[in-house]
Amino acid sequence: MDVQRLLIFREIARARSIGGAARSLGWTQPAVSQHLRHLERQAGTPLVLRRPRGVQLTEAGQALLRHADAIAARVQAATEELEALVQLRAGTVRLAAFPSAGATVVPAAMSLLAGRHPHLDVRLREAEPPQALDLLAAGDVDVALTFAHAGETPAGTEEMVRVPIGQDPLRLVLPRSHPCAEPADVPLHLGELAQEKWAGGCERCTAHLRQACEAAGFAPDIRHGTDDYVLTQALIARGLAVGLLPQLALDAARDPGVAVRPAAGVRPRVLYLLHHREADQIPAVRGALGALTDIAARACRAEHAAPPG
Amino acid sequence: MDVQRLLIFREIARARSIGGAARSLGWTQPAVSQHLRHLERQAGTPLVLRRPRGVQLTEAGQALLRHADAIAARVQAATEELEALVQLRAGTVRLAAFPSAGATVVPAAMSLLAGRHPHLDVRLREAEPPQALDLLAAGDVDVALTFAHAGETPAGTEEMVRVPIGQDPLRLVLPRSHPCAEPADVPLHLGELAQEKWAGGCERCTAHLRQACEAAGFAPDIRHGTDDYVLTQALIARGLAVGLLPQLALDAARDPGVAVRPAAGVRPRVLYLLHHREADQIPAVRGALGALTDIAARACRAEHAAPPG
DNA sequence: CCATCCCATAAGTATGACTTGGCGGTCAGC
DNA sequence: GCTGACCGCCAAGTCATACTTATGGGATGG
Repeated sequence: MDVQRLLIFREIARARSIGGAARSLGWTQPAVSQHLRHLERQAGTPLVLRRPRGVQLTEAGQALLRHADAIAARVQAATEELEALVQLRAGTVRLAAFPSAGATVVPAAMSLLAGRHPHLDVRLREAEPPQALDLLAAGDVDVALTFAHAGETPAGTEEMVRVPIGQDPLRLVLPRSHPCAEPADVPLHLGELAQEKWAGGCERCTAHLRQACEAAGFAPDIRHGTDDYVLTQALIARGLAVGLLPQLALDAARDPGVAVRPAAGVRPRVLYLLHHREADQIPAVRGALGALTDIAARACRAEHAAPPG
Repeated sequence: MDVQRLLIFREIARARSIGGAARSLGWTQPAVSQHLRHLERQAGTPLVLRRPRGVQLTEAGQALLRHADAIAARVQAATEELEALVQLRAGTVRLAAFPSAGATVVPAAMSLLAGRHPHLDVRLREAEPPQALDLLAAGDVDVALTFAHAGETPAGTEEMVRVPIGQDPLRLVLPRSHPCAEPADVPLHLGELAQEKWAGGCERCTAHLRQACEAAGFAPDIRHGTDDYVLTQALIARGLAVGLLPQLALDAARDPGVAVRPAAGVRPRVLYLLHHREADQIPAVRGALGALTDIAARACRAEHAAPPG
């Protein structure tokens, strides 16, 4: 059964005449007449009686009209629902972010997004980059915020789009009482901490630390390993270690007992947004990507503005 | 929104791939691909993500699928309902019949029809031919069983089809004790009852009676007028009048106190089925017409068989 | 690394959808 | 009783569009 014709039939029933329906539809009378004929042939029974002043529905026509009305209502509902999704008056976007971003950039972006589109349902899931990638591949999230240390080949299949949105410099974190704790603005070479005990971060961060130290000519004595940046700072504050932490982790939570200095010669890690190649055409995803890049750009400007200020 | 494409999209969702949907539909892959493209363009958002192993529905796609499922269900229901109407497993047919037929031919036809199509809803409304015509014109009944006396121009607009289905001879009805009551099989001339008091039937029947008597050379003394053939016979049985009644009225109810003789020179009235020109294409109507003509034919055969028997 | 399985694109064809033009029938009003 | 208005059907022509064929690119898996 041709559903399009059903809606034409509905117009015939409304106008109570074939010519009237044609006028409503902006067609000529024979066009509508032919549609009706096809419909009746398929139905196997007349749907209307042709009478001098127009048409009158038969029992079958009345039955069909009820269904046509229901179908038209559904089509209308579908149109409205899609419209809402396109205009971001509805919809969901699911984000995955690594912990330190989840505590800083992402909430800011979500807040911005909520202001722009109050009815958008934004959901955050914390995940380290490898797991975030899995979530993305499985379709469990729409956008993943990940990072890659300098020198690492950024993960992600060819299926995905990788959008760099900013850099996150790494800082050397020491106990306040440490001889190298000052001056805070002057970069410190890793090598000066060659004899210290170290605290590493997540697996990839620890690997990166090892690699950076190697480049500086020593093998670090890594005693602790945790991706909890609060715990890491607590260890450092008590003089149990030193560490190399990303600025974002320090922004998220700063232990008053630690001192921070730029790490000379250590290139910042790069933040990436990952999504399916076509996903940025989805309104909700596009909105989320926009908010995230806006927040990242804002942070970037602040960073650039900071040194002069 | 093109509804047909919605059902194609439904197939894509079911197959979880465009090519798979194409195979299900017996088409080539680009055909389905193009439909999806059009649908997405109209929707203003991607409905699926193209992934290496097939496609994955976006939020908008999932929403649309729900509506598409509902629409498909409605289409299915409509198809089934029409099918039932065509096969006479459902449906209604509304009849109008004049009283004496309503008590004889029509019940027989309805019984026959009920045997053939037990689920058909047949409704009878009693109406004299003029009113039956109005009902038919107003669309309140589908078939009208009417009659025309010989010489009358059968009523009905050009819009209608008139199907003669049989004749109903008129009989002279007398009190049993009347000198002319015998012999029952021999036709009696109206003129022999010129001096009697008469009982007329309905308006048109009374007019016909007057006309028939005029043709026989006298003006009848019509004392009573009722379309109730039971009442008329009661009057006659008590010797209060004589009458000219159609055979059908006598078949419907025969007062034991009356005698009946063929009326010489009075041509029978003709029974007609009336319906809209296209109405006989409607299965329920076609069924009813069939049953009515079958019964009429059967009655006709019985009549022809009677004289020899 | 090649074979396979997805899908997209481009161009060609053919079905069928809508228009034009013409006709018959019914009804209302002069 | 005839004429004009309305409503519908039919036939033929044109054009849109819905498919096909052919081709190519990206991802996956032996």
